[in-house]
Amino acid sequence: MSISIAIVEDLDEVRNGLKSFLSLSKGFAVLATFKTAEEALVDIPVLKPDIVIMDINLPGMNGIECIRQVKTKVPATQFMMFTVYENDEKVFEALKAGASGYLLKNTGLLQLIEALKELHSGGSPMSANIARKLVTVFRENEKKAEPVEALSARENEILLLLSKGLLYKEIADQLSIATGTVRQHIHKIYEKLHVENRTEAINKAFGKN
Amino acid sequence: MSISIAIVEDLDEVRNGLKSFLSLSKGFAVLATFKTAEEALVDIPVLKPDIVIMDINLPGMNGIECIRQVKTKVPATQFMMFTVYENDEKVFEALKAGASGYLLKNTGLLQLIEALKELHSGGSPMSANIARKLVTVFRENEKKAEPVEALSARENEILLLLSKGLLYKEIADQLSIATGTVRQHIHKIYEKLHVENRTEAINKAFGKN
DNA sequence: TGCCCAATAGAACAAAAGTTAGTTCAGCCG
DNA sequence: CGGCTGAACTAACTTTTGTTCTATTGGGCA
Repeated sequence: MSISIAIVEDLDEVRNGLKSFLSLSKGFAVLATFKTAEEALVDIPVLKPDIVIMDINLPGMNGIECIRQVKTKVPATQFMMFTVYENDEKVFEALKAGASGYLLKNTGLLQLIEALKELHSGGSPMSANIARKLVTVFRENEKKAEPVEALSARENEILLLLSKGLLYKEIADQLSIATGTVRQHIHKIYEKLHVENRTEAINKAFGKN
Repeated sequence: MSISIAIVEDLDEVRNGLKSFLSLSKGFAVLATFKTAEEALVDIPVLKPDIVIMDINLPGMNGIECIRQVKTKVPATQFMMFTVYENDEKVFEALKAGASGYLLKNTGLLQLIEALKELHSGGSPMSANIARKLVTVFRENEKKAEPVEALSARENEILLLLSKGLLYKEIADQLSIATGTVRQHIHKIYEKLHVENRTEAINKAFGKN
């Protein structure tokens, strides 16, 4: 059973080249090729290919928007970005829209073949430069769950409970201290973080915005 | 100028195999190999290799902890995980600790060579299955910045201001409406989200836990 | 046209959050 | 040792939040 492919790419040369190459490759069948997102939008939901190879820069609607709209109709189809765009915004938008693989156009055809197989078996093949961007944002997001330096252990403990939306009374019960004590701790937390209420403290400590 | 490598791997067969292969490969120089994290901890800060190939499962200290400790001393050195572990926790811990590449041990040696070159030039080569995990958590984190379906436009607007820690009065001023109206909107927001206070609403709407 | 809903407003009240003040205790420093 | 500091604790008091009601306006829809 071969992997069925659709290609969305406006440049004749690239589109035809890909089609020829994949058609000759064992295990692949090119179901259709499209010059524009609008055409793809109509046919892909009917064809339901295993994989769509998608360019970003297209006349009219771009490839990312195309994925966003088509993905809901064919959730099983995997989207492989194949583009020259390497800037953060485009990359992240594409992944958010539903692309699972992301190769730059300088990728060799043999590597493309490998990547398509990996994509089809549930992986997310991507160029190393693209993966690095993901790693970077991942580290950014993660470091926001660590205890805050300036606060004492007790204060961090209370801040954590506070961030879950517990009442002073509930925090007090959980720690077996008086609610007055909780108040005091929280007051000191606000002081140290230079904020004036619960929400600001949580934003400051756990990073959002 | 060839890429200098250190290898940390307890299995003799794998360690020696890697060393032999890389030594023969053009453009690579193996500076040292280690059987344990403890040994690596001492020598890597001195050797400052371009790349460390790191196993996770080691006797004594594991490879992730080793990276965490060494990374601060040699920030320029890149760490390539090379392991059989594929479970989310290990993968994410490793990346957080400072690994930039992550290959599974079923990766071919030629692909390893390619990956090391990519790592050295600033990329994050990783097995497709590993990259998929990253894409998945990325999507999770991203979807938390979108307006909440069930709420009206006005309610979302107010929820956003609320999440910044503004007082009712400040929200009212900013929107040029009465504070009573703000109360009313917020009350309806809580109702729709099935929560009872500001913090719970924010957590529910913007995702954290 | 009549009905429903979102947005607006106000007011009274209860509950929770935030402020201020003060105690105890443990560790540090000269 | 005595004095100082910071963490943990408590309570009285003020401000903000959240609840409950009631009411008006304008838009969309059957």
